[in-house]
Amino acid sequence: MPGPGRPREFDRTSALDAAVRVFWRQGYEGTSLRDLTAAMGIGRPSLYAAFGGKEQLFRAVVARYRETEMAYVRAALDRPTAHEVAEALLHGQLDALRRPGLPAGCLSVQGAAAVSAGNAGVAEFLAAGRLAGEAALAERFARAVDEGDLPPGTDPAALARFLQVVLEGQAVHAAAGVGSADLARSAELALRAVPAGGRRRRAPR
Amino acid sequence: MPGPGRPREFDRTSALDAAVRVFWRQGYEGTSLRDLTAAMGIGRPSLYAAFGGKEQLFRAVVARYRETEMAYVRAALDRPTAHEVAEALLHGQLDALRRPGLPAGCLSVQGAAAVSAGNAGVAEFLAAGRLAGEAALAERFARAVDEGDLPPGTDPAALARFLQVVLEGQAVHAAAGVGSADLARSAELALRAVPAGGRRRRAPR
DNA sequence: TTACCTCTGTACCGAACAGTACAGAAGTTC
DNA sequence: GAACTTCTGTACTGTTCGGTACAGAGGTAA
Repeated sequence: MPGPGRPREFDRTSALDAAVRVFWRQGYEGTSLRDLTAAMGIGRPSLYAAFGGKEQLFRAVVARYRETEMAYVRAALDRPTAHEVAEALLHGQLDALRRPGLPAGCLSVQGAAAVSAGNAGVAEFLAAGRLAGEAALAERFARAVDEGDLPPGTDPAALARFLQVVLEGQAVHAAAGVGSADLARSAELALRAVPAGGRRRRAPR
Repeated sequence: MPGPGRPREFDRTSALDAAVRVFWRQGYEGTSLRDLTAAMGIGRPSLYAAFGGKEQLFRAVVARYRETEMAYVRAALDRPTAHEVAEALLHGQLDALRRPGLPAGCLSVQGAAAVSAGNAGVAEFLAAGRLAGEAALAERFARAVDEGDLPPGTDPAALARFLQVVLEGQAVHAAAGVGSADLARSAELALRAVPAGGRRRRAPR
């Protein structure tokens, strides 16, 4: 139901999805407003009216990316055991990387890896998001220790950090052009660091 | 021994080292010629005369970075066992990340993670370098299998990829501000994936 | 129809970008 | 000394950057 005034001629979400792909492929600083308006099919003033500017658009893009491309993360945390959580994360990422027609790698990792001084805030924003994901994972693993699902003595924070490091490394590797099949074999090695099934394995020391 | 003509007023290697730090912190596209000339203490024409331009300077910077900041890699490959190779790589990286006054993370990982279309070649150049490192590591692990140092049936390529993924992930994590002490605990978990000491462990499946 | 409101396209802003022409300075060789 | 060669600083090139002023188009509400 449009209010008064001329109605917007584009769909905000479709335009946002187009911006996701551009920022994903080219990073924050590698993307110009010309790239964005061309991909989104809108004029520059429309972009400013709808999203506020380049940086605000980027933040909206990251939020959208997390909702769509990283939906597997939320689902993974709900798995019943720590090992299944880790498995769902690693496999979910591999599935996400396998999708055709999308840029390689991960927007959150490569979107603002290193930036000029003026855009340091953007890099910090992405880094904080990744560390928040790690913290959520650590909390989940701490619960697993409480539940006896992970062996007592397990350091949940260290395990979460290890897993997050692997996920980030896989993203870097995927961006370099390595395919999901090859990444799956290294993911399998990583998965062994997470004790499986009740108390049948020894605790990591 | 200077030849004819006015002698250069700056030291090429010192200027290169200054450029390393700038590119390391801000990435390829995040670094402007103004940033470079200011840090290097030279004028723009001097930069062009000595290095050829921004991209050529960046390639020289990466070569210099590999020689200095990544010297531990070459040394690690000479260790007698696969486990020691992996340990030397992980610890060498941690030591490198611990050095004060230098930018966080790794130039090779974050220097051109995502770039505009016009600079795609720079990103490919860095990615190829990382994959070459992984290939060298795979070769080293294949030798370890031959020597009986790694259990028969071990996939050296997969193990090398895993380790490289972890190293890249640690670099991303370090760039986010995570300290070496915290990274060391995840490195320890990664190290367990590399069988140690003769045939005392089972082969990874 | 009239009044009002919001979006769209053009055209522009100052600033920064990578790269270079050119004149003069500072050395060497003869 | 003169001739030659190379480097340095200033000033400039055209282009692109993110962001915006403004006029007109396209709607709603009375």
